[in-house]
Amino acid sequence: MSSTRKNARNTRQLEVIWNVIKDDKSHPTADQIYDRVRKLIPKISLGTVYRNLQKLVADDRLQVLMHGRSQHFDPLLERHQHFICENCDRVYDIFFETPGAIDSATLPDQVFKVSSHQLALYGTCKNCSS
Amino acid sequence: MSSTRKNARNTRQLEVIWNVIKDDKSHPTADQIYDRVRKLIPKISLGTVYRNLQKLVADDRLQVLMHGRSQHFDPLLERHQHFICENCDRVYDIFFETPGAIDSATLPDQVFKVSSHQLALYGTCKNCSS
DNA sequence: TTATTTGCAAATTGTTTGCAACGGT
DNA sequence: ACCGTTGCAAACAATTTGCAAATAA
Repeated sequence: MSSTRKNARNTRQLEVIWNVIKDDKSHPTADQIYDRVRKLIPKISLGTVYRNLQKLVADDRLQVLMHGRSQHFDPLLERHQHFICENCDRVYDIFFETPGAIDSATLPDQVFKVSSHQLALYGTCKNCSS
Repeated sequence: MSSTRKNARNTRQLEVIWNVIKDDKSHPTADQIYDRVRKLIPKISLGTVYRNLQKLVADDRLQVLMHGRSQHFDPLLERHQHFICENCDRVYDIFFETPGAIDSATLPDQVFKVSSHQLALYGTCKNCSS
């Protein structure tokens, strides 16, 4: 499934999709990416966009963030958090140091093995507070 | 919309749905609640279950937690966090004190007003690690 | 009585999949 | 030439909605 995997091909579709998100900080949805890519490859299908996004995620070139019922894609791989505006649904990157304590499981019980965590902040963004 | 609102009615459907989740700690989905309620009211429709769950959420009697593409309902209202098993998708309540610092916005920029936050831990649960 | 709620079915939204044609390597 | 990838359309899953009949107050 990964493009680093044997027999993966470099298609124009994959390349254009990557170029369209690789520096994007707005956390677009598949649909928004589809709209942008269609300007460059008008006949591309939404299915192809989804398949290539999955591929980029499998290759660890993108992260996925669920918000509401849709997935948002994020090319920023370093550990970071998100602030989500409850008014406009925009997602912002937050470099907020989450306490190491979360990892070192001061958990109620040692029954769980924690492998990752995610902190999301909700509120109103600058754009919406004016 | 709220049942505390003027003209709200106490229907058998609402009462049964509430009884079925009010002490439940398993974070069921609407479908799972539907299955349980159907044993008591066989002719209830899924739409009615959804509408009553919305009502309970609007009335602050339930919290919603998104996981994957579905909403999970949680009658526990006190601030708490969740541990989600990546193997079986079960959701557990975690009483983990999140640092107050998260609220008092030591944020990169004062452009945001944070009104809430949510921390989710991912890993493997006891049931799945054996 | 009468406005809210229900059951049912159809509509919506976001995403995935089957398949024949296409195109990298 | 081989087999991964595409476009298209249909399938899906979770949730919402329109509407006439039912029912709580």
